[in-house]
Amino acid sequence: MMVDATGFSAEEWTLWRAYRSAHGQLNRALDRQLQRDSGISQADFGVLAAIFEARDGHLRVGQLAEVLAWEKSRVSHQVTRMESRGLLQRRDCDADGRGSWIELTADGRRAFLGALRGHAAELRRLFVDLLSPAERTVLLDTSERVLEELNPALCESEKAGVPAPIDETAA
Amino acid sequence: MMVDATGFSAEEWTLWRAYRSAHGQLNRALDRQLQRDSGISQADFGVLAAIFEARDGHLRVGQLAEVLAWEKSRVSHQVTRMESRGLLQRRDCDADGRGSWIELTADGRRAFLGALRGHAAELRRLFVDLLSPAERTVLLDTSERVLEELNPALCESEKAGVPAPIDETAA
DNA sequence: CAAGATTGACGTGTCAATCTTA
DNA sequence: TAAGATTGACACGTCAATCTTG
Repeated sequence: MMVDATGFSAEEWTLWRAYRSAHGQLNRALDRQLQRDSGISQADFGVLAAIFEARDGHLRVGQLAEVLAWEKSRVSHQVTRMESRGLLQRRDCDADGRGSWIELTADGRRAFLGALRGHAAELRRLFVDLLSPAERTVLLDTSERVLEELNPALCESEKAGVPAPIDETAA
Repeated sequence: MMVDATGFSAEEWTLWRAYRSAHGQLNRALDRQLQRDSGISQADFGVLAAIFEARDGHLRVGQLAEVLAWEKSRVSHQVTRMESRGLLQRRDCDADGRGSWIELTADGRRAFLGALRGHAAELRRLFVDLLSPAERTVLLDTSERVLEELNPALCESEKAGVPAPIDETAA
């Protein structure tokens, strides 16, 4: 096996390039599908889904950041953009004067439900359906291992509650 | 197995979320390391590496786009930014008056070689070393399958030439 | 002061339109 | 007209600084 000055073999570089490229192109394809069919991005979809699934119909910025594994400032910018498009609205938080609740507007709920089927189908076509059960297990295991290495504390706490599947009838 | 209105099981959503999250956080960690230690981004690194490995020391915008699997306009913006920082320079292309060659400056070459070891080490620590040989095979296979599904034509042609490992002594 | 959240500046990525040369 | 490439507008994401309330 050839080894260069970095200690990486050709196979290892190839693996990294393929992994990166696949994820990048998959994301682009999914964004195009969502934008074309529903006028929203994957970022929008993730936020809409998180709030849709929230028990009380609203989330704090910090909660959203935790659920999505985003920085708070990223959430704030995203919410501002979505609010300006009428998908969300901020509302004063009763218990804590520092924060606000983010909740869906009627348009936001419609956008999410309208996008759900098409997005899931595309995700199936371009990713899930291409994997065998054994491969899915490997992808899940390795993903969790990477996350664990990046942030040990966070992953421990996540083991507790796995989010329930989306129930469209809850609309 | 529970199935919701999208036809996805909880396991499938979890897989997708973990896969996305792992890749996203891994990218952020690698960007932070590169920025901190060498003042460049992963995008910069990819461009520098591609030109460094080029046989004649320069590439056309279109070639760069093909190697990196980027859109041409993305390459153009990136090259403009890197040129303004003194890492690259555009030069008139002899054979074709429409295009230009992109080549490294001395600073660009230095930046690439200076970043190489640290970046590879971080990539090893956060990704490659976490995977068993069998898992690496699965990740490579599935990545290539996804790419194939997204763009059948492109992948056929890529089977021909796998890039050689980086030889630092070529500096 | 700590924590929740927002803001501004800047780098990044996409799309559509445009410019120039083959 | 096609192809190679650039540009401008805009969405996205990060970091550091800031504002407000606990």
